[in-house]
Amino acid sequence: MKNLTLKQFRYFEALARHGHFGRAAEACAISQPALSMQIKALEEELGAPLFERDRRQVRLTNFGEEIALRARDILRALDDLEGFARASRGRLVGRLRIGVIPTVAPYLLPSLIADLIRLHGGLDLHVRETLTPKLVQELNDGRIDVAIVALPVSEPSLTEAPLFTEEFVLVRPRADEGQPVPNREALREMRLLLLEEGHCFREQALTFCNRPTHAAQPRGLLDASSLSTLVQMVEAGLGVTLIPEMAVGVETRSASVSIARFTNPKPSRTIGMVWRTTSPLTAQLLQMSETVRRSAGALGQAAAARA
Amino acid sequence: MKNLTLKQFRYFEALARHGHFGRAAEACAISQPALSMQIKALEEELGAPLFERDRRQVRLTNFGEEIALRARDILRALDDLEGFARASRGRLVGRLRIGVIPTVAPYLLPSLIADLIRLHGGLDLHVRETLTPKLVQELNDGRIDVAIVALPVSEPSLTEAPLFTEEFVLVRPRADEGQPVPNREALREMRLLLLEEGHCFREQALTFCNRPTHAAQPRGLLDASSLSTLVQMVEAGLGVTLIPEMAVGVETRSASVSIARFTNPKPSRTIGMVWRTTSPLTAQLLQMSETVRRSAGALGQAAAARA
DNA sequence: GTTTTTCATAAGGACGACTTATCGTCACAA
DNA sequence: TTGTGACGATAAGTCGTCCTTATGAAAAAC
Repeated sequence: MKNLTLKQFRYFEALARHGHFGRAAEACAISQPALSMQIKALEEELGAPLFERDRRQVRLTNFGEEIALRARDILRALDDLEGFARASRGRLVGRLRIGVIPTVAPYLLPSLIADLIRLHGGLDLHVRETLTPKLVQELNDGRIDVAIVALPVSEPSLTEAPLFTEEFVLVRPRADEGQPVPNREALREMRLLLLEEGHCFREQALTFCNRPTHAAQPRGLLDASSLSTLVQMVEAGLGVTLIPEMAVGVETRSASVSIARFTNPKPSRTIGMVWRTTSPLTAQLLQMSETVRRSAGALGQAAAARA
Repeated sequence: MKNLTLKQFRYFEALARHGHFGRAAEACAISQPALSMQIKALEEELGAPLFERDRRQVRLTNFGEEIALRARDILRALDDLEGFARASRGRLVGRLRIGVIPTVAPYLLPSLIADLIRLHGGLDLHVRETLTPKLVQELNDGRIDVAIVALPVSEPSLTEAPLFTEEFVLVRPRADEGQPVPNREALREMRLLLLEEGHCFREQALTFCNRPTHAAQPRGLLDASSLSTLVQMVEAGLGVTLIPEMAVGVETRSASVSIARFTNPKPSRTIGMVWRTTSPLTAQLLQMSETVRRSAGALGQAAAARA
């Protein structure tokens, strides 16, 4: 009973509809004997005649009628499946689980999500915000499909696609407005407020200052858990901090702080998408990276215009 | 896209469940390469990867998950279909369209229907009552599955199975009770009330009397459309009539008429089932004829006991 | 009686699916 | 670093399945 085939169902359906072996065979684009044999095989598999053959006509038996109903259901489900497959060719479909680091998420996600929904209607988007190492782990475990992090990640199993590079800007109290912009050495002497450990942005900031990234920080109690908190701490006069360009608009809009850009050398980070090299979404993710690159470019230009 | 096979769905489902080519292949009782090839073929047909292959695991893609849902639906429908086929092996199932002549229907149908329902629960029984020629036509057209008529029908395309033979009895006014039973010749001189033309029972009665069956009947206006009417006409003193043994119980219960049985020669008819020789229900109909034969036998004995 | 129609059967050939054997790659361990 | 094992992909060959054309059988139509 395990040798029923969809082909048999298709032939059967055709014969049921036409009531004539020759015409049904023609409709199936096969020869009449081929159809006869498949029908016979189907009847043997099912253990009962599906048709009553007569010189004058070929009629479904009761049994055949019931089987026809069920067979048509199956063929319809098959058509649906094929249609679904056709419709999802090369498109992002269903669930997309995306991970984003905290220093990117609040600034990139709104436009990113809007773009994705616009381009891939019906996409079931799951967003997860956490630190890079966790995202890498989750990528490797297949718990998320793609992550947006600072490059490089340098995981052999992952493919990286750079999206954009952005500078870090100095955030200092409004009172410092107009003061000369410190260079790296001067910055090292200032009270630099940082994110908690684990944030890649923390390490990048420290690296820019040429400070040991893993050395104990005496004022660890002041480490913030978000850029927003950092800016508020600056506003409160606790020190200065760095934030990425992308965050300037959101985080300094309503804060009385002063923004200054470094010159020579300029601190910066490259944000990129990463995914498992083996991911079948590779093509779509590459396309998606293009989209993000464009919309991030627009974002950057807007930020630059603001500055 | 027209080469999707149920086999591929079964393999696919197994791989989705096991997440491991080797074990899935084992579950399908095939070799691992065979499974690999079918999965590959399926992915090519659908135009998108179903699995993400990794050294560590084999995971469904989003696309694969959706396809898995639909494939499982199809496999489930297939199982149902197979189960239905298995369950209906050799049994009467679904609709059974049965035609019965009017001089049999009222007396046989109650017990026949009860028997059929008892033996083939869920049978969708359609009963049609009309004259023999129409029943034969409907049989040949496939509009009914079986008919119960007086034999012989002598249609080459139909198979006949006798059920029982029953005598005709004379029905005359109560006043005639105890009078000698007329023989055929005497009967010919009496006012014999008959059914309308077309009823085989009419022809059989006339044949018994040796009257021309197709000759114009001067008192055609008196022809009745049912045995019940005939008996009432006898009761009204319009003449005498013949009715089949089977009808005696029902038709004379509440009528003040007298019943007499002929002797030597006894008029009689043979009731039988007929169906298309090509009908796939042949086996079941034969079995059914056995059942009817038995229950009609009981009926006949009861009638004989009453007489 | 002959022809036509229609479905079943027969014989042969092409294609597809399965098998075993082997490869390539990564992970893990010495 | 270098085996070693696990795992999936690939290769080659065989066998079975399904299709084709040709033919048969039986009834209907002419």
